[in-house]
Amino acid sequence: MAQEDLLKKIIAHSKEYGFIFQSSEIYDGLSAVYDYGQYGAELKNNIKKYWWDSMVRLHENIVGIDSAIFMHPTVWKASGHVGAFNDPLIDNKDSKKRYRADVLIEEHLAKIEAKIDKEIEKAVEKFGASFDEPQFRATNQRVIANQEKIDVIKKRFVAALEADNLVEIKNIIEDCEIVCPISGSKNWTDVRQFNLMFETKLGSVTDEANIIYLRPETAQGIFVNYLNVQKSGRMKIPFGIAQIGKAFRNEIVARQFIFRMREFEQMEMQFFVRPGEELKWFELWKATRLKWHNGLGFDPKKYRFHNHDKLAHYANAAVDIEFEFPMGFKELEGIHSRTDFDLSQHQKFSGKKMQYFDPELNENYVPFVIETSIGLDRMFLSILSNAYDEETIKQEDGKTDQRIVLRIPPELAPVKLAILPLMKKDGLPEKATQILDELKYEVNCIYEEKDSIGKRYRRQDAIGTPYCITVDHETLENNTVTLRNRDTMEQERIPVEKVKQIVVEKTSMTNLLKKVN
RNA sequence: GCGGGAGUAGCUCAGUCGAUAGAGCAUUAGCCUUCCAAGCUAAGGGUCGCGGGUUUGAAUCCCGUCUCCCGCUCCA
Repeated sequence: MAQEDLLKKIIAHSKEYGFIFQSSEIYDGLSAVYDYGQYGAELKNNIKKYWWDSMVRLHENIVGIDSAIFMHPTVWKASGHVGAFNDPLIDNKDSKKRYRADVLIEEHLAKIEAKIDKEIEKAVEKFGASFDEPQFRATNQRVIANQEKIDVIKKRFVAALEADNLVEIKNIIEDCEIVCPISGSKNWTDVRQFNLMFETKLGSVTDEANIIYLRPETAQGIFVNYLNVQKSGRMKIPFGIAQIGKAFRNEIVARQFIFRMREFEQMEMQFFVRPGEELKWFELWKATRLKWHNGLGFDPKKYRFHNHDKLAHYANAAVDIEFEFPMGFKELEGIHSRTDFDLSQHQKFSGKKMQYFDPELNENYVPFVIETSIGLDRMFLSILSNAYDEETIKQEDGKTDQRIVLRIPPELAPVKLAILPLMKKDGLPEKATQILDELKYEVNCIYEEKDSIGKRYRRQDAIGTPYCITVDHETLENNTVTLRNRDTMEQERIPVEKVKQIVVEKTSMTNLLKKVN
């Protein structure tokens, strides 16, 4: 199957069978926002449980928190999000290229600067050892003229940035006659502000001073609670804090289904370690996280590491775990060695000591941090694209037949068991309901009596239900049912009393957790 | 934001030259058969994305607009 088609099919299938709906669909939808339906919500919860239990339950030194989405605005100044991600953007209408308006102006300034440098270079050659640069800068007419230009532009530019005056920024670009490097034209759009973070107002009275942000990452909720957790939990380094929660990014465009959404969910763990030991832990978490993915039993070739050559200013090592989505290998999880950047920043901005006293070393330090951060929605999509299968079946009479089956790992499947009376009469529905009433306390069950048995099996395949039991006349005689396996379509006859044991055993999260521990 | 494509029933789509809106599947009810979808009968379901214009008359022609898809752009 062509890969583009696969994504389309997954989107259609997700909608048809109640996994994912577009947000506000009856109002024409809301771009890049999606809702999880009845089976989607179940699957998502199971993924969360797999992650949470493997992190928090299986590691004595990792605890989980649930911090608020709203945080003090200074958090985002400290983290660098306020300064670094408010970019004024401008498009050239001819080349269709987009630029950061501030970068265009800075490059223009650099060009003038280069002219001055050239003058100085020439002068150095001319005057040799007796060259006096400050004096030359103060007297040379061309240098003075260019320096004046720079000063004037800089002054306007700084004032415009401070006042958030986008019109003035465009005026500067026009006045400087800055051209697009590709088209060479000055045919610019207006300057628009790109804000990564969603803003909202705290309090019922609208007031500029009360702007707060919807968090663009959950990590900061962990960092601001680092001291609370460390002290109240008497945590000793190395230790980790895990969290699952929503984050919000106002992307310019956000497409490819749930791969990039404006509102999304992250599963993050920040692991605090001794300075100098971070790279050892980085390697350990790389291996641990890949093992977690492979625990699901999908083709290992679908996962790969991608090393970051260009590191963010706060990181000294970074790697992505990429998954082969229908649209190619894309980031699924990031593992970053974040140094002591975040805690140090918060120490600086809050004035609170973020240091840890290490009794073994008998010294204080700001811990270094290894972060593992995985997109829950991306994880969901990776499971769907791994699981979606169109299978051609050869029937006994030689005809071929197609079935669509979601081969979701049984431990994560939204519904574990379907209970089906073979016929809607002769007391079979009553018997089936009886069984349902017992088993619904153990696993998520579905009861269905409509349509032929084959049709019902196929419907369960389509939502990935690993097991179906069918109640027939023999059940009434000897209390046995047929147990039908989703993947093999094979059936076996078993006593009703054994159903619980078999299904619980095959679908329990414990299976996965034991594999990855 | 730019370029291209699309929007008719829950889904997939047809709808001729402008004249009462169609099919298959799905849904609901009933009947029959009963262990791997597509048996029979009946029923329900449409502001033809939205708004305007031309016309006696618009799903169809014109203009605008919204949403989705693909590509570009952006992406810690």
